Amino acid sequence: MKLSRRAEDYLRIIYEIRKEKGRVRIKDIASALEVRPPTVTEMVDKLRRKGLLIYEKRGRISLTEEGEKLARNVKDRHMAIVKLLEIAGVPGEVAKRDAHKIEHIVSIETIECIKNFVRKMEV
Amino acid sequence: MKLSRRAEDYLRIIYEIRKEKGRVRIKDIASALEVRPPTVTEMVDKLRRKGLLIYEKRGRISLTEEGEKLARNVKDRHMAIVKLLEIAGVPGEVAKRDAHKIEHIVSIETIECIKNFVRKMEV
DNA sequence: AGTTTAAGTTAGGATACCCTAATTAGGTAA
DNA sequence: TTACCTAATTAGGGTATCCTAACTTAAACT
Repeated sequence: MKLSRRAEDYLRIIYEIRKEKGRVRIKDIASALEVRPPTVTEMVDKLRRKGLLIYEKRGRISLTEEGEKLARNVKDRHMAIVKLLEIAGVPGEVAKRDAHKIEHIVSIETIECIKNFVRKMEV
Repeated sequence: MKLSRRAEDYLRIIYEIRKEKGRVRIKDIASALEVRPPTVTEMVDKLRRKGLLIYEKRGRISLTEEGEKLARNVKDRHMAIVKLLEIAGVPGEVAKRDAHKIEHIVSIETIECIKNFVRKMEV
């Protein structure tokens, strides 16, 4: 499933809010991504139609198995990138911020290399 | 001057074509960026209005001083990222490809750190 | 010069994301 | 229960980037 960067952001944020707060609300997603609620409603509906989450109007939002898998994958990429940037001397906060942007665009190949590299450096 | 990622791509490509071929044509930009000529015409006009390049319909394209400065800056970021990825074991071609995507989105702060890191590793 | 071809432009649309303003639904408090 | 408040939705737009089809211009060939 090929998703837009933005769709990935929404999935990841939903996944994170779910872990933190249990219940995921439209307005939480909106504030986390710094967009307005109608924008979220729209994207949530799009993700729902793709079968990545379950949602009924004004109800609860939960990721489907596939949605969660994708969200985890985004997070996984994120962690690898943060570590690489930290190894390069980028301060933690900055690394996290930039990693959120990079995580959507790097190839699987690159991510795998980075993961290996990070693993080696950690030992 | 705050440019979109895409605008930066166009600037960089124009700069590169100029170095390689001397003359920059709409269709060269189009094929380099994998878009259609009308799309290029449109963006070139936008960059012209911003004072980043000089162009008259069906004439030659050349970057202004400011446009070239920006293009160089993009390239500079690019090189630093390629090197970092290569240090992480990413094969050259893949590194280049991904760097083109990353170069637009990382912060100046991160780029500076990466440059330092790369410099250290090279010695 | 006259014709053909390639390059570039114009016109008209599509899509992805985002917004504000106004409306509706759901839950809470009096 | 009624009134109210907040969350969410709908309606109607906007911008950036891209496209195809049709037209124009300029260059190249005969």
